[in-house]
Amino acid sequence: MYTIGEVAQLLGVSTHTLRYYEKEKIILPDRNEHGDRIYSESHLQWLKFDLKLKETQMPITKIKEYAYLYTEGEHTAINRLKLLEDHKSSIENQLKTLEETHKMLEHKITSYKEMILKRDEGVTKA
Amino acid sequence: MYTIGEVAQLLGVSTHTLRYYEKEKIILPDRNEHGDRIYSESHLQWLKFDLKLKETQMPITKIKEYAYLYTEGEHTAINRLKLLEDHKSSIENQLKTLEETHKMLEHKITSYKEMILKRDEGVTKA
DNA sequence: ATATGGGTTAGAGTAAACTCTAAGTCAAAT
DNA sequence: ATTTGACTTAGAGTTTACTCTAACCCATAT
Repeated sequence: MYTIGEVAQLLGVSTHTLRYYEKEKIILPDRNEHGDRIYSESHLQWLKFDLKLKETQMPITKIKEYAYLYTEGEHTAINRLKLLEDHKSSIENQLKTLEETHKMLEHKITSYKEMILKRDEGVTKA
Repeated sequence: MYTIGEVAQLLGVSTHTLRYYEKEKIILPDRNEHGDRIYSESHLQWLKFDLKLKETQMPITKIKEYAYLYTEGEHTAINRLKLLEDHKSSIENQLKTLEETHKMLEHKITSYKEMILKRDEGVTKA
C-alpha cells in the first residue's frame, strides 16, 4: 500500500500528475480513514502500464478510454482488445520509423567521423 | 525544383508548417523572380531528414540547433556529430521501450482473446 | 509549536508545435 | 473576369498534457 508521494517517487511522476490522472478517471485509488489516497499493488501495476502506453505515444484520451472501458466490465473486452491491437500496430509503425532513422544516423555519424578525421589530418600536416 | 505547395503535398505537411520552419530557420529555400519559394532536391532531402528526426521525438529546438550548426560551417562538425550521437542513443532507448511494450501488448492481447473465447463458449452452451 | 505531507476547489499558467486569420498584393491559368 | 496559388506582417488561437497557485483544512512526527 502506497501514499501518493510514494507512488510519485516510484513512478517518477509528480503528485500533481497523479491527481490529474485521477480527475481524468485514469486511476481511482482507495482512501484511508483520513481521506488520503491509498494505492494498492494493482493500482501501481495499472499506472505502470498506463505510463508505458504514454511512453509509446498513446494519447491520454485513448488511455482514458481504455480505463473507462475497464470500469464498464467484461462486455467491453472486445473494445479493449481492439484498442490494444490498434496500439500494437502503432508501435510496429514506430519501430519501423525508429529503425530506419537509426540506420540513417549510423551512416551520417560514420560520415561525420571520417570527415572530421580527414580534416584533422590535414591540419596536422599543415 | 518544387513550389511550397508541391513540397507540402510530397511531405504531408501544410504550407503553414513549411513557412513556420522557415521562420525558425530550419529550411531556407531559394526564391524565384517573383519571390516565390523554390525548394531544390537537396532542400527536400533536408526536410525529409528533419521530419524523420521529428518523428523520432527530437524537439524542434534541437532540429533548429542542428540546422544552425550546419549553416555555421565545417568547424561545427563535432557539435553536429555529438548531437546526432545523442539522438541515436535516444532512439535506442525508445526502441527498448517500444519492444518491451510490444511484448506486454502481445501478452495482454492473447489473454483478451482467450477470455473472450471462453466467455462466448459459455454463452453458446447456455 | 511547527514542519511535513496529506486533503479540497477552482482556475490560471506553461510549453511545444503548430494553425489560422486578417488584409492586402501579385501573376498565371481558364 | 475570376479562380488559384503564391506572397507579406503581425498576431491570435488551438491542442496536449501537464503544472502550479491560492487559500484553507487535518493529522503525524520532531
